[in-house]
Amino acid sequence: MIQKAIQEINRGCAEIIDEQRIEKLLKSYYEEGKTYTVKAGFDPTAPDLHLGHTVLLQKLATFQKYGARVQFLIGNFTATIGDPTGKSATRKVLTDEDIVKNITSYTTQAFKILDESKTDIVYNKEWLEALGAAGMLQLASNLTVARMLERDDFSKRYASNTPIAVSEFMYPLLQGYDSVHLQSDVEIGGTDQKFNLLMGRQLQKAYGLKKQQAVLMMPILEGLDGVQKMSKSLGNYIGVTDEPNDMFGKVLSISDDLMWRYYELLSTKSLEEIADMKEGVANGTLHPKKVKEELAFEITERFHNAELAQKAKEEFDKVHAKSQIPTDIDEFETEGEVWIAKALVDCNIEPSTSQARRDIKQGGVKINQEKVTDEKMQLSSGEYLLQVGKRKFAKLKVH
RNA sequence: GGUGGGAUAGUCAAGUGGCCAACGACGGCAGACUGUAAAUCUGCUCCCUAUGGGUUCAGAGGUUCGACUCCUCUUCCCACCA
Repeated sequence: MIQKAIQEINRGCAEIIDEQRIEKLLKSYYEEGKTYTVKAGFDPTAPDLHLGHTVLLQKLATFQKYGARVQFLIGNFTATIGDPTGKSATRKVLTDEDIVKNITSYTTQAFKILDESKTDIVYNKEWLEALGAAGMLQLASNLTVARMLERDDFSKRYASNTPIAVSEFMYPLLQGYDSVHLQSDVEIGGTDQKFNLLMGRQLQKAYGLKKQQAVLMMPILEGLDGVQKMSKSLGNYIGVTDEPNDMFGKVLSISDDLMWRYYELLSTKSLEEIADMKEGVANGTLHPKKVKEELAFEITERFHNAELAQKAKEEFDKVHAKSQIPTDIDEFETEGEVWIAKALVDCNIEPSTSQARRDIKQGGVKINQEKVTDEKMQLSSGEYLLQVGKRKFAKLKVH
């Protein structure tokens, strides 16, 4: 049992520091029923979760399955500083109201994965504010500048003359102090968090805790392009709140190679099952599309439900495999004769009449399934099915 | 506080008086192809009922027949020195 737990916990991990500690925690859980704590920090500035975030959440859920209580830490204090990994972006100061709103949306999304009854939501403002200037100085004395500069981000930025705010130096310290206050047994985070996570260990020792937290790092999930990390700003993400059809389609759009990566990090299928599928694809008995569809289904089901996932699958087949028309199409109405380009803009399927003309010239626009060739075409009264490319549809009623 | 450098389309980045709606790259869109919204190839990529017109190169003025390019001021960013 412990072996299986360790295997599942190890799955997809980039690095584990002090794995023995984790083994001991598991052992005392199975033998004495003792629970332990796993901490993970979240930034209240970004309430829109995407699958990249859920990698971490799923690992937390795995821990919960094996006896952990999750310390879901909201970094409402640290958010005001800005994590150094967040590059140079200056942070907007969030009002308390914003934060509350963000957190609510954050947690409702997170609880699709986490077991709420085994989760404690904690706010670091609570103890960090109480720390005061004296406490802050004491905290800072635990670290030398040379040590701080060892951190990859800092050394790179320092070498390339990119500015580093002194307050940014405080970030790892504060995050580490969170682990002291919470007496965390394990902390998990992304690989980019390594320095901060290790700081927790160092500080726990400095503040006299008997045991230091084990650290578990998850890799950064690649986005749909398979190269860059999944992020909203790069637009290569699958959002947790994406519509079922989008979600399903986006998963299917990833490359066959990337699919295995997603399986490892996002699927709840067992490692054996995945290995079997991999073999099936390799020796040609299993079609890769089939495997990808299964993944798409699993993910869509997780954030919506089985019924909607099934619908999304059918819809996808209909629209893409058989290039038929989707079921739900936005409908618009207008008075009098309209110019085709204008109509496309009005129906929100083209951004400007200039773009519309270009697409018509290239044969990318269809009305009632027929290619439009005349860019000056006028639509007189009647009902039309407008289409741009393969994916954008609209119904227009002209009176 | 001193000195120097910089700000160009979604992003990066060329352009140093007319040839500029502005090279190129990435991204995005469309077409072909495909099991796919992948890969690859091709075209397009400020706006406007358009072989033409309008508005752009941080902002405001100025020089000039003509400015992204020169001058002045303003704002913001960066580096070096203190």
